[in-house]
Amino acid sequence: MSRYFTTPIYYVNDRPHIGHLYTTLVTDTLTRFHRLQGEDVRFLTGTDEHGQKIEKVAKKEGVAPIDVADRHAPTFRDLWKRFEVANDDFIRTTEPRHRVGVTELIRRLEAAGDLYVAGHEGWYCVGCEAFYPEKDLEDGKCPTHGTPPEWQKEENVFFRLSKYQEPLLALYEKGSVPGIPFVFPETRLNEVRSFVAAGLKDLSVSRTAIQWGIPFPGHPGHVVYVWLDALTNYLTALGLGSGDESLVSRYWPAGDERRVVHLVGKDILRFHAVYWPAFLMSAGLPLPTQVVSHGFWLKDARKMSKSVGNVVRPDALVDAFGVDALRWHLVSEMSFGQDASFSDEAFLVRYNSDLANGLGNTLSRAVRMAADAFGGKTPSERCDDNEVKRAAEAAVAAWDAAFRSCRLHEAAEAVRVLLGAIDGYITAKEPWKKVKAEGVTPALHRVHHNALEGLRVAACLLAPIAPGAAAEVLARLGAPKAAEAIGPSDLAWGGLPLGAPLAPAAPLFPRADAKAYFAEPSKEKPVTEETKPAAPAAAPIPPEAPAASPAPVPAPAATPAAPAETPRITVDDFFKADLRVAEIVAAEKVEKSKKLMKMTVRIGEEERTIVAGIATAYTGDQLVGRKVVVVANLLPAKLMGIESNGMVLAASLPGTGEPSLLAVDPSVPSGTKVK
RNA sequence: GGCGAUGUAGCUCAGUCGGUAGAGCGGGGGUCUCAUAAGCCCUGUGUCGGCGGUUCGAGUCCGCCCAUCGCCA
Repeated sequence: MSRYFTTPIYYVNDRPHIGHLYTTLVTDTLTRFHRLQGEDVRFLTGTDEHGQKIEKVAKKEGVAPIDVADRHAPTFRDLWKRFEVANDDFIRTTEPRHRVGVTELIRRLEAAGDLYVAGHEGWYCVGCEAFYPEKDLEDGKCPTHGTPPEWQKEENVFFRLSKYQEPLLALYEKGSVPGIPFVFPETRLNEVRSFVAAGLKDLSVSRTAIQWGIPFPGHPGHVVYVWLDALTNYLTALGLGSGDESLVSRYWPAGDERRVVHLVGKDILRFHAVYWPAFLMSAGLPLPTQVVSHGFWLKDARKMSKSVGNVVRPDALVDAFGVDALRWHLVSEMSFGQDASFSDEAFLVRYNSDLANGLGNTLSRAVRMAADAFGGKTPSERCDDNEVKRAAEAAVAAWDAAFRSCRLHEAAEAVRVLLGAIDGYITAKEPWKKVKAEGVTPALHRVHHNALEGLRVAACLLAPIAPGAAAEVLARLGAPKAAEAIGPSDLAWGGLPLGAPLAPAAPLFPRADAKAYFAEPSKEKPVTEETKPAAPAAAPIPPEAPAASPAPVPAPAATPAAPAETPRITVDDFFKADLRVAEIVAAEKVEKSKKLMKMTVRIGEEERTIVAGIATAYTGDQLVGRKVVVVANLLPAKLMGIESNGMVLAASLPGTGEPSLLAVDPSVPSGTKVK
């Protein structure tokens, strides 16, 4: 069975962020899983380099578009290298092989009679590279970019997409391979189906307003529409139209023996699940097996956006905790297919519980005890009937099933369960007591063998997700093997060499001190693009906030950073915060919370709820009637399930961090602006 | 507005053919000590979004409503 996995090709105008990284890492994890099973796997990623945005940047800089592309493509390539992404090929749409393939595909569409020329004019957004009907504009501007569109007239080449409505619906019904839904997850398949069922219009597939693209064969002055260009990369990388199509026949499916899976973010699902199969049908080419769509990472439960400045770039976390820790976190934290929230706090909690306490500590105790007992060697007796073996076999089965049904987080869960079983086994057998009471017995050998052998299997299961860590664990167990060299036979019980060298080593994943990590000013906002918190909405978690806190606590923070270390802001930055005088009209302590106080405040005519961590210093009675200063335009945050809409200002007393509310002269009317 | 989902413990989620709810993490308390302040033990009275219906019995089926999200218009 051959398997061909692809990521989307990434537009080089964009700096890579966690979204690109996630798609690529998930694909890498899946390909590593299938390689480990001994299958013939190919993994493609690359960059999309044509289009108006690049053209404009180039013009602005006075350079050729290819120079812009050449400058940015390596940032993706290098990032994948850093994250141990093992792609077989990296395609750039500016490469000759791509142009050749796209030209060949278009020749086939033409031959099928599916291309025709028609006039077209309308409002055109440069950012979207798309026309908008008048009614879709907001105040005459592009709804996505908020920029004024240009009125453009074009004579375009059209593709008879409408012709493929019924064949596409049949595809969604039956799948390209029986039994495998064409789109994963099901809810996305429903979306695509209803989109197509609503009726398909023919698609404009050429552009005349742009020069930076692939010349449209037979239509001088036209370049190929971005998606017809980009999607085709999956085939041009295999050599479509090159004269040597051996890779096409090896990986592009024409039967049960080949599987093609496109991984995509949900935002570009339609292009992959509608346009792409339609192009292929027209060209008389086989269809991919499945389009797998994953959710988005949100930052602290909010959409990531450049304007909010909360785009996650996890460089600092990777610097501090390693590539494998991030890979593990991304795979296990997101329920695959759904959206998930990324936060540094959640990362540290998971790092400590799964990697430091779980994998790392279990490895440490097992290796140290065995090395001490057997003079720096692995046990010399094996054991083929015990609960660790049964746990390992169950874990392999669960892990296998999880990967095969795209439930990546459950594959990670299987590893955690196995590690827990090994840890529990060690605890139950108490080998540290046995060795004191009975000395080194055959039974002691067997106990240690089981623990170490269980860890060896766990490391193999970990390999697709965190290959570096997996290889390191194997090396420490005295069973060294590169992650890429692990094969199906390694999943079977009994691979640990007997009497092999074994030496304790420094902690694999040293426990992280969350408090210390966040207390360091340079690391307060390590993963976001903006380094200066411009508005309170983007304020970092206060250093003393509990690690489990779900959102920034809008409470006075005892920031240890000296004033001199705080970056200067402009007055404009300051005025982003809407400070108002408010009167507290009700206040009660949040049950189950030590320090949270739920208050109703009146700002002018408006009443709203604010939750703040001041219950250690004030009772509800002391607060009611009091006038305070609040940040009125803070994004809402949920604290202990209560939505808080603002932040009460208070001083943080030195040492204890105890809050002391800012006093306002009682005569100042509620709602008054503070500046 | 149309279509589709989702709403279960502080967080992330399981709950198969309907029999009055579970796991991991986090929190709190205790304890051992081989191990990375790790391990182990104890600790959850949750209106299973709301209302109504079917049923001997509903988180689980049906209807309506509310909230959130996605796709489309």
